[in-house]
Parts: sequence; C-alpha cells; structure tokens
Amino acid sequence: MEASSDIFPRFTELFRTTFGLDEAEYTRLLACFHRRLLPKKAYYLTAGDVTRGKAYLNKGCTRTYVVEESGKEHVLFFSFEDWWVGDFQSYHTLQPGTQYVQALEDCELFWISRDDFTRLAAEIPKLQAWDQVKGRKSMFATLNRLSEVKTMNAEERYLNLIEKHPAINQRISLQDIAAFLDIEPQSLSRMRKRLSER
Amino acid sequence: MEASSDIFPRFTELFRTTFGLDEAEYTRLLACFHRRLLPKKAYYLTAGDVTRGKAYLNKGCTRTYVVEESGKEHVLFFSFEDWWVGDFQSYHTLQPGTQYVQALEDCELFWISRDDFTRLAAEIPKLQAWDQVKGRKSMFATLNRLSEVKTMNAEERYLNLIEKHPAINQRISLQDIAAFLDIEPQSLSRMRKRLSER
DNA sequence: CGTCTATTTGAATGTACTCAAAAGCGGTGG
DNA sequence: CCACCGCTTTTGAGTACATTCAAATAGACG
Repeated sequence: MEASSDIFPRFTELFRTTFGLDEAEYTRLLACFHRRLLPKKAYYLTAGDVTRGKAYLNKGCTRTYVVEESGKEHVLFFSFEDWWVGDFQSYHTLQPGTQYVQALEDCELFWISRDDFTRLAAEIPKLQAWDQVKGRKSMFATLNRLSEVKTMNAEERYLNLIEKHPAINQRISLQDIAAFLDIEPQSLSRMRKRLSER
Repeated sequence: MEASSDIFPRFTELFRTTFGLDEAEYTRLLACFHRRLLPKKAYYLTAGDVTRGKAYLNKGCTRTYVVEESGKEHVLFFSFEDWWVGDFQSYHTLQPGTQYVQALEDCELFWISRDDFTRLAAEIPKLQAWDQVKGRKSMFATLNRLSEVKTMNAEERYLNLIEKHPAINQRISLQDIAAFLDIEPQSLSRMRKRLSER
C-alpha cells in the first residue's frame, strides 16, 4: 500500500504520531498492508476459516457473530472505523475459527498477513509492544462484556449500547441490535416503544 | 518460598518439566513466591482492591464474581488447583478492580508480586513468553465464555459445566452454581429435579 | 409502481421470577 | 447423644415478561 495520508488520517496518526514510528519504519509497515474493499453484506470471515492476517477497518462497520445449532445468530460485537477485525483465536492458533465477520456497510480494510506482521513485529519492538497492549485491552473489553452480559438485562444493555454509540440506530438495523442483545427483533421493537413513552 | 517439590508437584512440573527452567532459574523463581493460606470464605481480592501480584492456586477452589447494584452476585468463573487467580485488568492497569475472589474451600496459594514477576520475566525470556501465551489462552477462554453465555440457555450451560467438571456438585454449592448460571437457586433446584426425572 | 424485506403490533404461551414456607443438613453446646 | 440453631435446598402458588405464531404496516430498492 502506498503512503497518502490524506485518505487514512487515523491510520497514519496511529502509527506515526501516537505510536512514534519513524519515516522509514512507517514506510516499511505500510508496504505490507493491502487495501481491501468489502461491499455491504459481504463476509470478511466465516466460521471454519483460518484467519490469515489482521485488518484495520478504515471505513464502514461490521458485525462479528456466532451461530447456534438452531441457526440463531448472536452478535458478539460491532466494529467501526479505527478498529481491528479478525478472529483472535484463529489468528493465534491457526485453527479454523467460529466467528463470522460481515460488513454492515461498504467497508474499506487495510489488511496485513500474519507472517508479515510477525516479521515486522520482530524487527520493530514498538510494534510488538503495541500488539501486546492491544491484546490486553481487548482482553479487558471482553471480560467487561462478559460481566455486562451476566449482570445486566436486555434493556440495561441497550441503554448502555446507545450511551456508548449514540448514533448506533442510524447505522445498525434493529435485527442486528436485537442479535447483539440476544433478544427477538419484536422484543426490541416493543422495548423501544416502551422507552419512548417515558 | 523454599524448594520441596513434594508438596507442590504440579507447580514444580509446570516450571521445570513443561516449561523447561533450569535449576538456577527455578530456584530464583521460587524464592520470589510466598505461600499463603486462605481459609474457606475468606477473600483473596475484593472490588476496589488493586491487584499487587498473581497467585498460583495449589489447593482448594475459589469463585470470582462481580456484584450488580441490586446486590445480586454473578460468578464469572470458578478456579481450581493449578490455576492462576487475580484480577487481570487491575493487575495490568494498577487501577482498583471490580472482581471479588473468594475461597470456597481452605486454599493454599503461591503468591508473587507484580514487581518481582516483571523483573523475573525480563531476566528469563521463557517466563515472558509463557506469560504471553497464558494471557492469550485466557483471552480465548473469556471469548468462548462470552459466546457460551450468549448462545446457550441456563440448562445447556449447566450440562456443559458438569461435562467439564464432573465433580462440581461435590465441591460447589447450589447457590454458587446458580450464580454462575445467572439464575435463582430455586430455578437450579427445579432444573436438577427435571433433569433427574429423565 | 411493485416487490421484497424490515419493523411494528396483537394474542396466546411458556418459563423463570418473586414471595413464602417447609424440609434437610451440619455444627454447637448442653 | 440429643436438641437446637442457622443455613441450604426443595417445593408451592401466583406473576411478569420475553417468546412464538401470525398478520399488518412501513420502507427500501429496482
């Protein structure tokens, strides 16, 4: 991928400013990334795939979900601009994953292979450190999600979601939000009506 | 702590055999651990504590739980022999934690301070690597737990728990298992009756 | 404008919940 | 050894709320 910081300012800032890579390191890093477009409804990953790399989400949003035997879908989380997407477990174990990652809007991804990233990380200690910190933060987030799912009911989790992502209703459909809350679309529709009546 | 592999064979095996530390490294490591007894019902951690180290659970079992505003307790997981206990987030951020870790039986812990572990890990690369792998595995486990909580109902999760820990009913009380499943003790009692009638 | 999908609304059902009480169990002290 | 106490588990009855099945309405897209 070629340098042209105009079209991905956040990505540039992440590695240059926030993260402190010098010009040479950044150029080398950038050369390993590949731009990939994912149209709405297309899959970045499906269950059974082995994750071959990691992807920076520059534009658009995705849902990461798992499917129970009955066929019901459960959204683990949504991802938006400036997030990294992929199946963490499959990435590290090289085993087939269990997650689906689907574009909910037309997406632009910057993709880097596992091998390239591993090599770069070995050469650039800052990158290694960043990856570890990112892994840890992701762990905190997941543990907090587990707490949340266990301690809060669907309505509390809905209000929580809206608080964190005020524009969520403009970008994510009712049924996807319902699949995130693990309730039926009808129940979410009724919940919204109930909440708006206050 | 002094070397006497008889009383903690799994711990010794973990670092010597499985992990491959040499005599000198192991002795140095062991010197940093402190034996700590935790009587039944005592707390290793409570919400608000900053986790100052990590602890290897040599004997006994614990519950790690969070409390919702109403006062209801939700067990995130149980820990048994050969597990490490602590509040992962608090350990890394040095912020007050949100979890309670309570002994469900008389416990024996081998405790090491964050500072000692950090220093040792810097000196012994294998230890560093092991810690990272452990962190990753713990991440997989948490993500799988999140999936499980979202896709399975209380009965499925109960059967799952029994499958993984067949002796759980001998060691953990009905109310603690109910708090793990996020249902009322009455409901678990009825569920057991229903299951035994088949 | 018409078709297809998403959302809303209605009615009946089921399951876990709450409140309440009884039964079981373990430990302590007389 | 037995009686009592506290705590855990079981059982009962009524209630609340999300679900299911079903249909109507609204919105999106060609």
